[in-house]
Amino acid sequence: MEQDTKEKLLHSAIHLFGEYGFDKISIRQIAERAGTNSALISYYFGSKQKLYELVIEKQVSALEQFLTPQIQELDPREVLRLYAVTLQKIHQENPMLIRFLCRELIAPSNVLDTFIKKRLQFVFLVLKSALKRGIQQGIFRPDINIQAAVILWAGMVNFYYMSRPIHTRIKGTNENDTLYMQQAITVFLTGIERSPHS
Amino acid sequence: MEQDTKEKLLHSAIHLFGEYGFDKISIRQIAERAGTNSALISYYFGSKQKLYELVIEKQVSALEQFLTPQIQELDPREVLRLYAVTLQKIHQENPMLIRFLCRELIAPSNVLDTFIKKRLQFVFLVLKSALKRGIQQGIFRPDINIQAAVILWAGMVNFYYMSRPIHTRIKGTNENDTLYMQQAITVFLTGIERSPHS
DNA sequence: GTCTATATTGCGATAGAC
DNA sequence: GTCTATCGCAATATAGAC
Repeated sequence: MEQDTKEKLLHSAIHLFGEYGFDKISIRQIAERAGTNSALISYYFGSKQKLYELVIEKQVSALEQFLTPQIQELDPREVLRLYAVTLQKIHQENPMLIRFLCRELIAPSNVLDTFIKKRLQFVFLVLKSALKRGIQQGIFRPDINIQAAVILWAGMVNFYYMSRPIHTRIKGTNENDTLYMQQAITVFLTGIERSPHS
Repeated sequence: MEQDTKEKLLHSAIHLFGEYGFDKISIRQIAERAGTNSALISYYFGSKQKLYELVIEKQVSALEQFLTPQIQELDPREVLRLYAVTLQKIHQENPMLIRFLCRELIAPSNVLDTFIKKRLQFVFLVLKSALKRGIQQGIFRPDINIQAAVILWAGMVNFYYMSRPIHTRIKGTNENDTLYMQQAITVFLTGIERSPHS
């Protein structure tokens, strides 16, 4: 029951920071949920701020699952599909992640500038290069704007998870997620593919 | 210079709450930016919380521009197009709105439950009914899930504005916005339309 | 490693002068 | 209508006992 306390504090922080944000949560609340006291947050993590930065880092690093080694060589359609299904899996395993991402998106903190940006930018680049290849190979329409299309795709995939807290939180999860992601893939691919008759 | 002070406080609050959120901003900061002192916030608005609620109400009410009287009778494609171009105009006129919406989306406050939800729900319903009519009229593919398609469309349109703070804030505005919205309309409509060959 | 107690700071709200 | 001064509270961080 020694190192275990640190882990409990971390998980309590993920839950509470995720649900309510950094400012609404006190170190006492985090400690209470972890079944200990607030002094241990300074002891283990240095400060409330440092704990938050660690939480962000842990959460956002989950996004790297998408960046498999061979991703740059896959069929462009497969890259887009992979983005959707991987994010479905990531958000399922890390239900608080979308909230952290959303907060950092609208009010980038210093934490973001240091390392989140790099991670997001790389994901962004991989999607861009997939679209570029798709156009070159004649799979996608040549008149689409690549930059805009990437944001379009990211929006389709991520907005669903953003809007979930506003829906009833009781609703069953996986089936809806899968249906939504499948439809996103169908609609987006149909929308950007070079149509067979032209 | 009397009623003017109240207005200055309100605009200061919109800017600061929008940029940094409710908790990160003190009434002293709002007063300072308005060139007055914090006691006037209680005097004019009752409390910091009440001021925030007023700001939210003012900001979110801008969304009603979309709900023109004849919207339910327009061509379904036109309704979707109108949603995109109206939101472009709204976000241009209210650059902080997307931040308030985003925060309320991931952490719905009591303010939201009272009246935001109703407004958002109505917009949601209008889009749903447009898609339903589109399918009935044979314009859209019959196999799309309406609920999912609405979120898809809202995501495409709104995510762009959400991701703007992370891009350089210097970038020129209007041209990119228009290009993005046009492409969103093209891709989504192509994606959900019943293709001429089947 | 974990606790209690506390020093210190900054907040929102208000009383009261003008 | 606007200001200064201040009360009361809750927060983080830390000192020190065990």
